Amino acid sequence: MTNDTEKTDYKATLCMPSTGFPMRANLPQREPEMLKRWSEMGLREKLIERPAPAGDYVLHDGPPYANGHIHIGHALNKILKDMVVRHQSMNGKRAVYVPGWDCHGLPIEQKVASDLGPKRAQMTALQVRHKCEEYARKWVKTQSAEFQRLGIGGEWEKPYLTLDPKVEVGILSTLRDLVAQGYVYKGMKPVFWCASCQTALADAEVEYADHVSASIYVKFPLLEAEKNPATEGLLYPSVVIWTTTPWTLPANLAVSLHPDFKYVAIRVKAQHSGAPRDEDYIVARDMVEAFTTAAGTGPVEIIREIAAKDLEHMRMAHPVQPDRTSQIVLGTHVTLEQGTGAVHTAPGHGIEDFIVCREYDIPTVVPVDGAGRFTSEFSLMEGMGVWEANKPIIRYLDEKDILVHASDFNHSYPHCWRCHKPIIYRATEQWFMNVDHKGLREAALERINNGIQFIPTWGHDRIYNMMQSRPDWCLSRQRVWGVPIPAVVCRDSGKAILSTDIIDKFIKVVAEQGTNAWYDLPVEAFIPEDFVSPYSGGRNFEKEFNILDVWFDSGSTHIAVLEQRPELSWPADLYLEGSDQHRGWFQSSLITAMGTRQAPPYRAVLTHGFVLDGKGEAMSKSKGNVTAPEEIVKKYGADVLRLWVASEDYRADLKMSNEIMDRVAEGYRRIRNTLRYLLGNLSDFDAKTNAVPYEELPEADRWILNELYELSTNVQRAYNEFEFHKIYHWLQQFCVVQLSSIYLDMLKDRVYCSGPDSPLRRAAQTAQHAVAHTLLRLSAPILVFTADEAYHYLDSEAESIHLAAFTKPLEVWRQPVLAAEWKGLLDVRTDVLRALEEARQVRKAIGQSLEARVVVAVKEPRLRALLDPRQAGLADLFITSQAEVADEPPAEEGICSLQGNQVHVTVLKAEGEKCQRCWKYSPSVGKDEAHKGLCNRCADVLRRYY
RNA sequence: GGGCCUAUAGCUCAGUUUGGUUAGAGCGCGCCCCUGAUAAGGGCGAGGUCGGUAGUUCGACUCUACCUAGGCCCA
Repeated sequence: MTNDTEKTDYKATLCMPSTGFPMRANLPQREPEMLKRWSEMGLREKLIERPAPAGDYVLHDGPPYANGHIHIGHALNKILKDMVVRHQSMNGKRAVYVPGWDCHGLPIEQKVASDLGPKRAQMTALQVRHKCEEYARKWVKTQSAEFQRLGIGGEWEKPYLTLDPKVEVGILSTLRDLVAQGYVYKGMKPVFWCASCQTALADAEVEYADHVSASIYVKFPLLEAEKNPATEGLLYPSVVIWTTTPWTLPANLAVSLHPDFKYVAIRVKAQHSGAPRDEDYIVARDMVEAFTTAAGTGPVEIIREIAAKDLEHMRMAHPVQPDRTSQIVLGTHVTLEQGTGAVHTAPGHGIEDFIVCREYDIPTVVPVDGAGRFTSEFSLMEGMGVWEANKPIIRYLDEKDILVHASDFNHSYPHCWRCHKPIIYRATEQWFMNVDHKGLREAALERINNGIQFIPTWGHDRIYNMMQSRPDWCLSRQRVWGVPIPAVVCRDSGKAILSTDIIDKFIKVVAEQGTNAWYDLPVEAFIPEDFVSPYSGGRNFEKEFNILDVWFDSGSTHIAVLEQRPELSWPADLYLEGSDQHRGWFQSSLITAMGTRQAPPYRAVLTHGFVLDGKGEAMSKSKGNVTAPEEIVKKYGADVLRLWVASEDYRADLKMSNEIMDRVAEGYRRIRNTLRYLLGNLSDFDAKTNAVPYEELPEADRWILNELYELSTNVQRAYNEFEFHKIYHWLQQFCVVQLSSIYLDMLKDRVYCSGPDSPLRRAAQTAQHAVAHTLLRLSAPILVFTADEAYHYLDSEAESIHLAAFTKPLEVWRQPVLAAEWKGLLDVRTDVLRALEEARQVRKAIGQSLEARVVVAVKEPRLRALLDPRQAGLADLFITSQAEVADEPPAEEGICSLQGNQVHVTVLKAEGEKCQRCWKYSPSVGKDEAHKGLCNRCADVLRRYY
C-alpha cells in the first residue's frame, strides 16, 4: 500500500490540538516570572479596587515569629489562608489579607544577645532594643519573600509588625482598657531565678545538669493532736516530709497530702534529747516501705490508717521558724514516686506549692532576696546565701530532733544557661490579668458555646476546656525587647502604680517616638501634670522596667490592626491557625477582646494539624526528617506544594514524604495535561461566533455539561465548607475519568475529523470551552500560577484569572434524567471494554478498538430502552467502528464473546476497509471516486472544507 | 498523669450521621494497546482480617469499653 504518504497528507486535514501552553510546567522557573507580571500589572490594586458586591471578608493573620526561615508549617498555614482568601475573592467579596509579624520577645532577644557575646554586658537596654529591631526586620523581609514565592497574595508592601509604633499604640490601648476596668493587678508568682545573674529566667533559658543536693526527711510535729479523733492517742505524732532543698524550709507554710491517698501512722523508735522513745510518723501507706528503708528507721508497726481529709487544716510546729506554724492542705500534685506522700510546701519557691496555697488563702512568703540571700523574714540566718544555708539548717533540724534522716542526692537540676550555676525558684512580683474579673471567664465560655463557629467542631471542646481551667494571665516579663508596661513606683510608699492616666500619656509619646521612649525619657515625661500618687499624694516616681508578654502583643492585634486599618474591620470573619493556638493566639485574643469589647474577635476559628513525616512522626532536626518548603518549591514548584496542601485533610495532621510529593506531582501533571488538551482543542474557537446553542448539542456534550454542573456545585460547596481535600480529589477525578477516559476520548473523532467549522466539532468545542473556563476558575485558588498561565491561552485578552469570579453553573446543564441514563450506558460500556480487552490481550486479534465491531445482546426492557434509541451513537461511545444491539448474540462466532454484568458482548472484526483519514473501518471506504481510501464521511468533509 | 485529635489498599482520600447485600475512587504497581494529547493518551488486572482486643447485637468498618501507635496542648 502507499499508505505512508497518503497518511501524512490526510493528517493535514485533521483538526489536531494546538496550543502554546507547555506540557512541561517548569514551575520553579515560570512561577517567579508570573509573580513579576502580577506585580507589574498591579493585580493587588485591581483586586482591591474592583467592586465587591458580596461585601468584605476579613481573615486576620496570626503573626508568625520574625525569626528564621519559614518552615513547612508556615507554608501550610499561609497556603490555607490564601486559598480561603482567594475563594472569597472569587465569590465576589473584597478580601484584603494583611500579613503580620510578631517581632518582640525572648527568642529574638536571646539570639541577639548570643550574637553580641560579651559586648552585650556593656550595652544599654536601648542599644539592645535597636539591635533586636534590626534583627526582626531582617527576618520579616526574608520571610515575606519566602511567603510571596508560594503565591500568597496579600498586602506585602504594608504588613503589620508588632514593633511598629502604630501597632504598639494599639497594644497599649488594649492594656489601658483592661486597666481602666480593673482587670490588671500586681501579684506574686514563682519564676526561675538566677541568684548569680540576679534575674528571672524564662523556661527556654534553663538547662538541666547533674547536681548533688541534700536529701532530708523532716518531722512536722502535729499540734493539738488530741483534739482530732484521727490523731488522738498517737505518740508524739508528726507528719514526715522529704525534700532536696533544705533552704526552702524557712519559706514553708504547709504540708500537702493527696486527697485520694491512704495515710498511716507508723510507730518508730526515735531519739529525743539523746534518749530513745516511741513516736508515731504519718506517711502515705504506699510509701512506708520506701521511707523506712531510705531513712533507716528499722522495723515499724502500722498503728492506724488515716484519711488525708481528716488531717486537713491541722497545725504543725514549724521546723525552722519558731514563731510560726505550718498547716496540712490537700493537693493532687502530690505523687508517690519519691518521698513520703507528704510534701513540704513553700509557695514562694514552687509553682505547685503556690497554686495549692492560693486555694487555701495562704500568703506567699519569700525570705530570699534577688541575690539568693535570706532576708529578715528568716532572721536566724539573715544575709546567708541559700546554698551555704543548707548545712546549718540540717544541723538545726537535727538539734531540734526533727531530722529523721539526711543524705546526699544526685539528680538533674535546673541551671542558668548563661552562668551555669544552679538556679532557684522564687516568687516575684508580676502584673496579672484577672480572667475572672467582671465574669470574663464565664462570658468567654458562653461565647465559645454560642456564636463562634469552630472548624473542625472539636475546636470548641478544646478551647472550652482550656478556658475553663486557665489561671490568671501573667502579663509582665523582666526583659528588654517588648512593649514596656508603663508602670511606675511611688518612691514614698514603695508601691507600684499602673494608671490609665500614665498609660494615656505614654501612648501619646509612643505614637510619635515608639516605645523606646520609655527607656529614653525621664519618668516625668509620662506623668500628667496633676497626677499624684494615690498612696502618698506625692509626685516622687520611678519607672518600672517590665515588658508585656508577647502573647499580649499578638493577642491585641485585633484591636491594633483590625480596628486601625480602614480596609479591615472588627471582628474578623476568620482566624486560621494550627491547633496549638487554642492555648495561644485564639485564647489570648479572645481574652483581650472579651475584656475590652465584650465580644469575641472572630466569627469563626479554623484549625489545622501539624506536618509530620511519611511515618506520621513529628519533624525535628534531631531526627533529620525535616522538609523545608524551599526544597519542595525548588524541586516541584509552589503550585505542587499548594496542591499537596489541598490534597491532605488538614483537620488531622498532614504527612509529607517523597512518595507523597511524587503522587501529588503526578496529580498535578494530569490536571495540567488535561487543561492543555482542552486548550489545544479550543485554539480556533471563538465563543461569540462559534458557540452552539445548548438545545443543539449532541447528548455526549450535554452529559459532560451535567457532570460539570455537579463538579462546580460540589466544589463551590466544598470551598464554602473549607474542605479542600475533597476539591483536589474531585478535580483530579474529573480530569482523569469524566474527561480523559470517557468524554475527550470519545470526542476525538468529532473534533479531529468532522471538519474545522462543522456543527459537530463546534458543539464539542462549546462544551469544552465551558469545561475549561469552569475548571480554571475552580482550581484558581489552589493552582494560582498554573490556572492563570492556562487562562491566557484560553482568553488572551483577559488580565488574570484571579480577577475572574466563580460562576454559577447554568441550570440547563443540570440533567438528572440524562445523567442516570448515561450511568446505565457507561455500565454497558464497561462490559464492552472488558470484551475488547480480551480480544486484544488474549486473542491478539485487535489493537485499536476501531478494528472491532461489537454486538451487544440483551433483552431486559430497561436496558433496551436505553440502548435502542442510541444505536447510531454506540460506536462512538465504545470507540469501535460499528456497534449494534440485538436480542441474542449473533450466530457467527467472532473474535470473542463475554457475558458482562449488564449485557452479553460479542466482538467481531470491523466491517469494511480502514479509512485512511479517520481510521475507522467502513463498508463505504473505496466507494468514493475522488477519495478511494476514505469513508464517505471523510470524503464529504474533504469536499466541504478543503 | 490530664484535655483534644488521628488510625480504611504501597500513597492521598470517600464511605460510617439514622449499625445490614461482594468496603469505593484516583494515583502508584503488573500486563496490554495506541503512536493523530506522544517526556502524552487508552484498556484490563492484582492489592484491604477497615490499628488491636473484648463487648452490645440476629448482624459492626460503622455503637461501647479497654489497649497500641502517633500528633498538639498542658502537668
